[in-house]
Order: sequence, then structure tokens, then C-alpha cells
Amino acid sequence: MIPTIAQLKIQFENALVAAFGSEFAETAPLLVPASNPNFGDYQSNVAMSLTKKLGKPPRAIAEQLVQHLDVTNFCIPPEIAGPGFINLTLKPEYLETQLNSIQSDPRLGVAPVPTPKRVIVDYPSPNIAKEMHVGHLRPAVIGDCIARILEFVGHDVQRISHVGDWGTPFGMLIAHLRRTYPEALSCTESLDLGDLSTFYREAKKQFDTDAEFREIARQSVVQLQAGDEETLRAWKIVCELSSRSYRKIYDLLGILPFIERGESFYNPFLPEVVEELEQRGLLVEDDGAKCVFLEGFTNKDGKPLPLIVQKSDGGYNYATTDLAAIRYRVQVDKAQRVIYPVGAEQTNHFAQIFQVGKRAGWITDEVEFVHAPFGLVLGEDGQKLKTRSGEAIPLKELLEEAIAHARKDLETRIQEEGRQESEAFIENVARVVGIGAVKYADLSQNRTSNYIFSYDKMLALQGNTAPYMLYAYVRVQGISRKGQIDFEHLGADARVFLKEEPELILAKHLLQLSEVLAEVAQDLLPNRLCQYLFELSQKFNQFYDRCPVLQAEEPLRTSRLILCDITARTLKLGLSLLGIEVLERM
RNA sequence: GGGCUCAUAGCUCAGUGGAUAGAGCAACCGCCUUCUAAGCGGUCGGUCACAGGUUCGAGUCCUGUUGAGCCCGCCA
Repeated sequence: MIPTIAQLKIQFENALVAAFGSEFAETAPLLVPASNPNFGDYQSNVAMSLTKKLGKPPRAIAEQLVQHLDVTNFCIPPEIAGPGFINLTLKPEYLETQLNSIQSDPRLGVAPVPTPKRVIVDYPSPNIAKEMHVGHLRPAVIGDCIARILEFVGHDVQRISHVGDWGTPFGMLIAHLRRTYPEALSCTESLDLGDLSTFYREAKKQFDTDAEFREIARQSVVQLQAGDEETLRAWKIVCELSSRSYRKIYDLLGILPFIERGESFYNPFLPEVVEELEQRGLLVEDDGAKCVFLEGFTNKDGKPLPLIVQKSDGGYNYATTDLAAIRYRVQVDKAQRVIYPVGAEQTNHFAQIFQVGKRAGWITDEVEFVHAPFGLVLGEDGQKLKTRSGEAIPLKELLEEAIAHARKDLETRIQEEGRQESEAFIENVARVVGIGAVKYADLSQNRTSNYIFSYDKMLALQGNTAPYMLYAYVRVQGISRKGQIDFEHLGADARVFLKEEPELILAKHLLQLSEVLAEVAQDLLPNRLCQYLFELSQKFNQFYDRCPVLQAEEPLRTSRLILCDITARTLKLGLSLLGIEVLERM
């Protein structure tokens, strides 16, 4: 199905040429959704933009254009309003046809992109030698969402986690492993060392209090980089332990599996990267370090800022690894678009490595490397979210608390309503609502700004929250239960008829899904999808309030059932693209 | 000193160069003998930080000012 706006655009382009000549073939019709429902569904602002070029008043231009415009298949006759807006209102019959074709389409009218790209989304990319905390929330949630959306619209998506699995912090963990589980090093079977966070805390405590331990840790780093076999084995055990431990939280959060390709993966390529930069004449030695001097970046003294790719001690750093990853993703992975959903504080870093990647000839005009930055998670005081003792809040605790809040709300309601529910039901609803609320709160705000984390707000039953949307979905399921409706078998002659205002408003919104997804796939701003789903829930609730479904006469009853069905499927699909589950009852 | 991001209703936030700047929360007023109240309708609430500029048209683009956050040489 071709999106309505795309079809209208073609008609406007034809009309521009027919009315004003072939030199207007490239003129954009400036077609956008109407700013106000009173003006119809779409509006073209092109007439005003052509006043100078044509030397005529905009209303006259609009009239001439409309005379050559053929949109009778879609719209009632266009109206010219204000200074020269061309307002378009879709015909109910057109909307009915579109909805009828969507009803039997599992993709709800969203056609896969004609030219799929190979896309790499680099997330959640945490550092292994740390306990998972609130700072790990956004990259996982946003990265997962972006990957799901791009995949759904038809791209070939690879999720790659560029985990920090190399470097100095590992010494501490390896040294601790040696002390506490020496048998792990000689044993070929994998050992269950229990919880990583306990292991990490013990190691950290040793490191902070024991000078001898610190020395062993430092030695371990040297041995690791020298390729000592036993140390490598210890390193591998720590990586696996970490990966398993992280996976538990990702599973709880509903983050789909991704490939782990950490910094260590690029170790063999680092000398080549530096060598290639040298060959390109980009490398300068400064204070013993090998650097690329950046264009447009200066230090505090106003001198060009270097990007250090090899330290004076011969070691490499994260910039080198990131450059190696850029090179590998272009040359081996053949990626056409590489997306980094990473905190805004690394904006400079990405601008720098992308610049060097371009100057080195790895990033060409055929590939797009894009940093999708996001803001911080703040506490309700507007400061960085921390525990009372000033530490970052462990992610596990944060999620468990969200689930506990959701459970408390649910239990209160069950009691008030005198319902009887099983423990399994309560547990599942609390989990879906709690996790969904955390993810929705994160995704529903403009990605680039900081956001304030509040259990009360994200779990509120009214407003732009996960529970509100889940409830809209549950309402449809309530209708099908009550009426014993099987939405998959409404009959071959089931048709949609749009008569009442709330039906038309809902129908128009349902048909905008492709436009919204195309936009999000381009701009990587999931809050636009959230906004769409919130408005859909509102419009459904208005329909539900004013248009009886089960009690309506046929064929209206079936028509309204179809609207309910498409709404529920759109909500389910939209929420699944955000990584949020739905519930049949709550 | 330089760079990036941000400043919109009491609060939290949307807003794609277009018409009268929108939601939610809070406050106040209504609506359950109805498939439905975790819902719906309504009222109140604005110098879009400030000053210029570009444009037929600026919350949106440009310049400057003020304020906030983040970053700026061998950590990632």
C-alpha cells in the first residue's frame, strides 16, 4: 500500500507541471498533515512559496493549481483558504477501502522499503568490568527500539554490542578470580561463579583496600596484553560471567539478542589502522604519542586538538578501536548505515572519529555513520540519578522497584474491585506494566534531552504512559471476550463503514502508521511513534465512549469490530516496536 | 577559552518554515439503571529566555546576549 501522502504528492507534482510548465517538475508540493482538523487532513503550502517566482498573488496560484489537480480518487474537492493554503479532506469511501485492505494485512499496510540497506546498530555496548547501573538503561532501550523499527520497515539490521572487554579494569577482576577461584583456570568446564555484581563488589573492595592486590591486578593487565595463556583464560571466564549476568537483565528488560563483538575483537587490526593513517599522511607524532590532528577542534590554548591513536607507551586506546570498528564495518560487514545510540556526552568523540574515518577514506559518500545521542536520566530533584550514598543505582534494583510499584497499584485495584486473581496473573501483569512503564518513559521523550525518572509519573494510569496504552488494548480484548468475537474470522464480506465523527477520526489515524514509521526510521526519534500510539489510544477511547460496538445493528456492528481489531493490532505492533509487551487483561 | 545540547502553560513535555502554539499532570465543573469510569467531555492556564536578522510567513533558520547541562591530550 502506497501511503496516502505519497500518492497526493505525485498528483501535486503533475499538477504543478500542467499548470506552470516543466520547469516546475522539481518543485516540492510542500504537502503536510493539516495543522488543524478544521482545515481537513492534508494541506499544501506551495502557492505562497511561488508568489515571487510566478509574480502572482498566492490565491490565484492556488486556484490555477487546483484546476489541474486530480485527487478525486482520494479527496472531496480541495478548498483554498487564508493566504493560499490548499486544504484536502479525504473521502470516507477512500478511507473505507484502505481500512478494508489493511484488515487482512499482517503488516497493517506498512510496505517494506523498496531498497533495503544493511544497517548496523551499535548497542548497548557497556563496559564489562562494571556493575550494570542506571546509565546502561537508555542505550539498551533506545538501541533495541531503533533496531526493531529499522528491521520491521525492511532493512537488513545487525545488532552489534561493542562491549568494553579489554583494558585496565580487567586486571582487578582477573586478580580476584585468581585468588578466589584458582581452580577455574585449570578447569576446562565453565564454572558458575554466581552473581557478577557480588563478584565485582568483592573485587572492588580488595582493590580499594589491599595494595598487594592492586599490584597483582596491574601485573594481570600486563600479562593479558602480552597474551599470557592462563591470563587470557581468566579474562575469558570473566567475560562469559559478565555476559551471562548482563543477559539476565536484558531478558528482564526485553532486549532482543545481539552479537557481542567487543573491543578485543579489533586487537589484531589496530597496527594496520595506525599504519594506514600513516600512509595517508594523517599521522603526527607529538610528545611520543601518535596522533591525527583534527580540523575544527581546538584545545584550551586555541591549538588544534589531536586524536591520539597510539599512546607514548605503544598501547592503543578506545579511539583506535573505534576507528578499527569503522573500517571493519565498511570493508568487511559492508554496512551502508551505522547507528550509534550513545549518550550525548560523547558527541565530540563521535564527530572526531567520523572525521578521521572520512579523511582516512573508510567513510565514503555511500555509507552513513550517525551518532544518535541521548540525554541523562535524572532524579526528581533534576540531578543525576543516584542512591542515597551517591552511587549509580543498579539497574536490577531500579527495574525491580518499578515492578514492585506496578504490583502495589494492581493489588490495590484488585482489592477495591473485589476481584480474585492468581499469583501468576499478578506477577505477569506487574512485570509487563512495570518494565513497559520504564521503557515507555524513556522512549516517549525527545531522545536528545535529559529526562526525569519518576515511578509515579511513568506508572500513572492517565496520560502519555504505558499503562494508559495497555489499557486501551485491554479494552478491545474485553469486547472480544464479552461478545465471544474471533477477530480472525469476521467473515469474508466484513466491511468497514465510516459514519460517525469518532469513527472517521480513528480511521484516519490508523492509516498514518506507515508515514510515522518511515519518519522514525529516518530521524531515529522513537518519541514520534509513542506520540502516535498515545493519540491512537485517545482516539480509540473517544470512539469507545461514543460508538457502541456489540450493541450496534449489523452491518455497523461488524464494521466497528473491524475498527477495534485494527486498533488493537496497531497498538500491539507499535508497542512491540518499542519493545513493550501487551496484556489481555490487567 | 573552545565545542555540543538545551530554554515553550504552575509542573513534566510535544511541536515537520505555514493559518488561532498543543498534550498530559495539577486545580475546578460535569458524565456510570448503557459493551466502557485505569475512561470521556468541559473550564482555567502562554512576552515560545532576551535582542536583532533572513523570509510572503519564524517557537522552528541565522547572528548576538543571558542562563543551565555535558565535553575538551595519552580512561572509555
